[in-house]
Amino acid sequence: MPPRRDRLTREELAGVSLDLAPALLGAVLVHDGVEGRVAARLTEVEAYMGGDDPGSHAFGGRTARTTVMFGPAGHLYVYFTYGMHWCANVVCGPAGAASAVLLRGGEVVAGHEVARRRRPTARRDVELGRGPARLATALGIARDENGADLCAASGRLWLERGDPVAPDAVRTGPRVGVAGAGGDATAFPWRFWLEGEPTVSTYRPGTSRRRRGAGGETL
DNA sequence: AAAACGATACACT
DNA sequence: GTGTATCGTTTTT
Repeated sequence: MPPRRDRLTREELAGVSLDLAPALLGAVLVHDGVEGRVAARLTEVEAYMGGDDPGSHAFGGRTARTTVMFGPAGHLYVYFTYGMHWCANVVCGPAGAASAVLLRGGEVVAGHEVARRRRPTARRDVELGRGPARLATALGIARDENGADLCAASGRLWLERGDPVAPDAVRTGPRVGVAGAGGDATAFPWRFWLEGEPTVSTYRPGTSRRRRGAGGETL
């Protein structure tokens, strides 16, 4: 019987800032759903540094959507994007800071069958949680989990301390897909991943989708 | 209109 | 096998 893993505490998460965002690497997010339990070891995360970060949803102040980000640490901020995907963040830092860490990739370490049912297009296990929306889907995270408290004594979502990661296995780079204001939102190396992990999403430069109807229109 | 993305189709190696 | 481009879909501002 493996030793019971303890959970990351709200105090710890409140202390997570830029320097400590990689502290979430190696941690294991667990979801107990009606379909069963799925657990994923985080291999890739990305920091969003509050209302002054032009790449953050919190930029420009609190809205209905970003209310959870402005609350205390240890809650899940779940957002919907591109008309079909849900992505999950862990709110970090002191209450009101509106900082959060986007969970971009993880290795499913328990509940493969359930995860595979939710992600039928995954051809191999590594595809179950490679990418933020894929990871959320594999874990059964969607609208209902927005605001979920990861540090509550009883809850169906929590964050377990993983095995320590070797410091020199942590890599950093620019954030993915963040257009930001003036493009400088990608200037900061606020993406963190574990070198050599196949569940780390492949880097894609920000929004290169061709603009439609920018100028003349029709045609 | 753009968006913190994923699936697919196609080209190429 | 890899890389690149296109499109789906709807919330949010």
